[in-house]
Amino acid sequence: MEDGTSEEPGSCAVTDDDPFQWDARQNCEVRQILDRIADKWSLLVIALLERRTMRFTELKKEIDGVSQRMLTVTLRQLERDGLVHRYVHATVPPRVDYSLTDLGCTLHDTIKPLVAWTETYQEQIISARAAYDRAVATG
Amino acid sequence: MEDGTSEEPGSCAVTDDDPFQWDARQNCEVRQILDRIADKWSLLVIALLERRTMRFTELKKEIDGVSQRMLTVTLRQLERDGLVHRYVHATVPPRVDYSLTDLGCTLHDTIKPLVAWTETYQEQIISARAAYDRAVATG
DNA sequence: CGGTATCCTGCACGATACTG
DNA sequence: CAGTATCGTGCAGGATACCG
Repeated sequence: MEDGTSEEPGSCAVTDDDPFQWDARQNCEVRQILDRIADKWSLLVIALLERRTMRFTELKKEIDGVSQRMLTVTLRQLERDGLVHRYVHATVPPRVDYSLTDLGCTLHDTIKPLVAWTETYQEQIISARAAYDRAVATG
Repeated sequence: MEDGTSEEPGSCAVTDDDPFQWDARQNCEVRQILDRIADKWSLLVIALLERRTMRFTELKKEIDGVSQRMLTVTLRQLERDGLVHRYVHATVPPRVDYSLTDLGCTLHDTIKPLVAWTETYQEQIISARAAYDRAVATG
């Protein structure tokens, strides 16, 4: 496995007088977890699994563009973090079902507003970009 | 500038009968925006600027670990997306102030619960990882 | 079917040097 | 001070091949 799994026990004690002290530290647990959430595929997997249990191949087909390798890696990370449950049926050919854990569900609920925000303001962002690009082009 | 600025007008029309149709598409605006949010430094910059206007050097000092280049790139992206405002004082030596736009503020408000979630469940995630690693080691 | 193991490549990013 | 421009490189991640 290539994944360095760099862990360094949380060097982030968070002096709690400031709720955003987290931002300045590296190897902060919060940052590690946000990185997972930030991951290109994780969100998609979580969103899909929130609806129903899915098999590996179903996920792969649904998340068009993901390589088999990256889907595997993503699912392993999510499983390791306790966000996704993996059930291997003892059949042949093998069948593996993935589903969200309770923790994964709470995360999904937390993410929903973020997706909603994005949908609400995407037009605004697009026009902001256009305006910026125009300004730059003009000089 | 190295940044490809790959734009492709939103090939994501989002058939709205399914709020999570967004997940399957690439070059979806939602995904592009999430990628920005997901960015390693963007969140930190937004969190810092939500508190007060800051100068370039202040940000650089505060976000320990960021290179000058990456801070510049990050700020430019955020400015282009209309999340951050950049004000250049006509003085010498130059002085540049960064602050959140209204849009940036709404984004920060939306992100807060996510950070809170992370802080709430980080212990649970850490122990989930430990359990997973133990299981793997055991075989 | 649901993975691993291996190789290879692009580009994200750091380091460094220069500038208005 | 607040950037740009240029070069070098590590590693994330795709492509491919093989396996229980």
